[in-house]
Amino acid sequence: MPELPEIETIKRALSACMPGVSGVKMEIFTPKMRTPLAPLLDPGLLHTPVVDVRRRARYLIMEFANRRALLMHLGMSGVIRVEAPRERRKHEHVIMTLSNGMTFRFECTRRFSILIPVTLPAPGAEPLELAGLGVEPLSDAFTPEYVYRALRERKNPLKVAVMDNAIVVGVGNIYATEALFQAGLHPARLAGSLTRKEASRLVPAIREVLNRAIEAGGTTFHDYRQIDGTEGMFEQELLAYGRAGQPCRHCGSIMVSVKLGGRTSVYCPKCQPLR
DNA sequence: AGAGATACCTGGGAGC
DNA sequence: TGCTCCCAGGTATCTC
Repeated sequence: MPELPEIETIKRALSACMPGVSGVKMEIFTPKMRTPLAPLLDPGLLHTPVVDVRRRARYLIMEFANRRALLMHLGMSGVIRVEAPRERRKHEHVIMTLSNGMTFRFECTRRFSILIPVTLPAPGAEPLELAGLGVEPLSDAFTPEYVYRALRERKNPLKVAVMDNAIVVGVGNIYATEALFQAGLHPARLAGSLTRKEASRLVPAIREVLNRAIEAGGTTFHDYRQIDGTEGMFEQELLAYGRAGQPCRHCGSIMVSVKLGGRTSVYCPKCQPLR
């Protein structure tokens, strides 16, 4: 699944090949993913060169010279490819033919992706659709003091708050589970009960888990559709996620599974006391 | 208003 | 073997 490190990798690849190129033909093959795809047929997206590709949270923004932009979220199975024209694959929903003869192809098996045209308030600006997103976890703004203040009034479970995009973006179920284990914090405890001292354990834990995932090659969890056969290395480093019923790698206690906010959480009852 | 639940979707795995 | 059922994931939207 594309996590924040993968999105960053895709952004860099698109930044290298898309600026200066324009679309000359847009084809859609599916009525909708998370949103209807018909708006992509807007002629304003064609015959205008791409000027920039950037990332915010897990969203990609591909900006055209006319202030229009493609706002993209890969959901959990989205794949972007820029390739020479070829036969369409089963789950390719959008294909944009480019002025340089290549094709921009958007594939998504589970159709959890978002792909919508937007108009930017100004060149280089963030789409209004993304207003309200929290801080980037790898930025300087993500500090223990920020987390402490953001969670202070929260009455939901700590793990649910950590996964809340209004607080910090890009921390999904896998990373939240791992970071809480690393910080020795119980996922179900009240978010508002987090102390400054605990926040100063949580913030570096989130950063470290994300950075380790990037170092491991950006692939966090093996996909059921291995294309090139290489498996991400990060899965081997998982200490909590997916390990319910197995012994804790720190103390040997049996790891426990609990459902929080509709998502499975795994924790060690000894290393992550509820307190 | 804030928090919890649910819908969206497909393929893989478990169980029969 | 083949069927059904459940689960995973992030986000928008609904309900309480």
